[in-house]
Amino acid sequence: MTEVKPMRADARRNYERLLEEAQRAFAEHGVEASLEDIARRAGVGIGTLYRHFPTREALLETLLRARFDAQADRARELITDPEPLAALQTWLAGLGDATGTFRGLVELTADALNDESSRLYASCHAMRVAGSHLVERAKEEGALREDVTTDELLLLLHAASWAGGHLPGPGGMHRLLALVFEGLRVS
Amino acid sequence: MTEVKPMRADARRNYERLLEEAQRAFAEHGVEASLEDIARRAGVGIGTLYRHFPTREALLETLLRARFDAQADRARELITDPEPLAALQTWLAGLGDATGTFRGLVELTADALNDESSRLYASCHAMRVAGSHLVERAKEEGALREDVTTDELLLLLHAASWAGGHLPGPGGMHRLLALVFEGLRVS
DNA sequence: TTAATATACGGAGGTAGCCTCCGATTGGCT
DNA sequence: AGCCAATCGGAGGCTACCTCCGTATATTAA
Repeated sequence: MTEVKPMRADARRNYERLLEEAQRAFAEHGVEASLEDIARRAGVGIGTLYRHFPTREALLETLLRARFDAQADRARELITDPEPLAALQTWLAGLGDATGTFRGLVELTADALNDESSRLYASCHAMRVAGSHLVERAKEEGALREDVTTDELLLLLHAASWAGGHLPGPGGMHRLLALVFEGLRVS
Repeated sequence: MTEVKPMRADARRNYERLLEEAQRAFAEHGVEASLEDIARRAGVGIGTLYRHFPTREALLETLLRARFDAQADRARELITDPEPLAALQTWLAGLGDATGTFRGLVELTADALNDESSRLYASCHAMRVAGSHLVERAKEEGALREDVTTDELLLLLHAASWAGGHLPGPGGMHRLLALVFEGLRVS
């Protein structure tokens, strides 16, 4: 079924060099980093880059999949936390940190969450499911409004992360996320 | 002091044609719309566009200034509203609707709010001040947390607007803004 | 009306990035 | 060693950005 021919040695070498340089470039210039530049630095022709990664999204998805899986694991750990609402907040904060690593990443993932045809959508599906269990538990414990959905919370998190990226100092996302969880009103 | 020589007739004509087409193009393609396309549709050379508006931001700023002023007026009206917190929320919602008119606009204005050297920063300063009076009043009435700043609220609003733009249907921004104001917890 | 001149126009041209296509190259197998 | 499928590389066509400067024209003065 899942027959995967091993890559030719030169192909595998180039594939890995490309991923290394892509990581560097995205971290430095954001998700809009020049693909030609990545190929150049990897010592590879632009055609080779496009053969391995037909789209920019494909390249990003390869870099990000491991992180999504890690977030899914994290959610599974937190499901036993004694404080369901705090656990949810902690998990969202971790996710927010992850989406803040490349400039522009948060836009990309927010879109991916609503586009089933996206490669990223599939690749973060497990994480989503694990997260929704955290949400359900918080509701069952009566700690979270019943009418809020997992998708809304994920989007709120993305919004906080986005906003944090448009604030001068660091920690903006955490502050905003806390505000949303604590509420704006005087209690 | 403020001597402004009247524009030559052809210059004024082109200036106005450019603004019309820019409005069309930004509404249709978002703030990244092609400037060459705008010039083409205005029946004007690209050099003419750049002479009147040295940067994309200058063009946008000219289109947006009137809106900022309108939002400032709106804030001054709402300052007498009997419900200070609701008035604040209403005002923010109106602002959110305005930033949703062009794709990409919300990123631009959010950045402008933190960059004093930006033309947009200056052009929305009056609006900002008027808004901060709404915030102060809500705090004085004991309806809003003391430790939230106007800038944070503006950023939260921008975040809600941003997120609304990444949701399939309409009305996303209002729903998210309401969530933030009502709080996530069960009360 | 015409001439003079400041003002404004237009688009060629250099840069850069996207993506495709196909002739040249090379790894791996016999 | 020799073959061939797998892989490579980059030229080339496209679009967009922005600058520069020779050309055209609105305005003013004679």
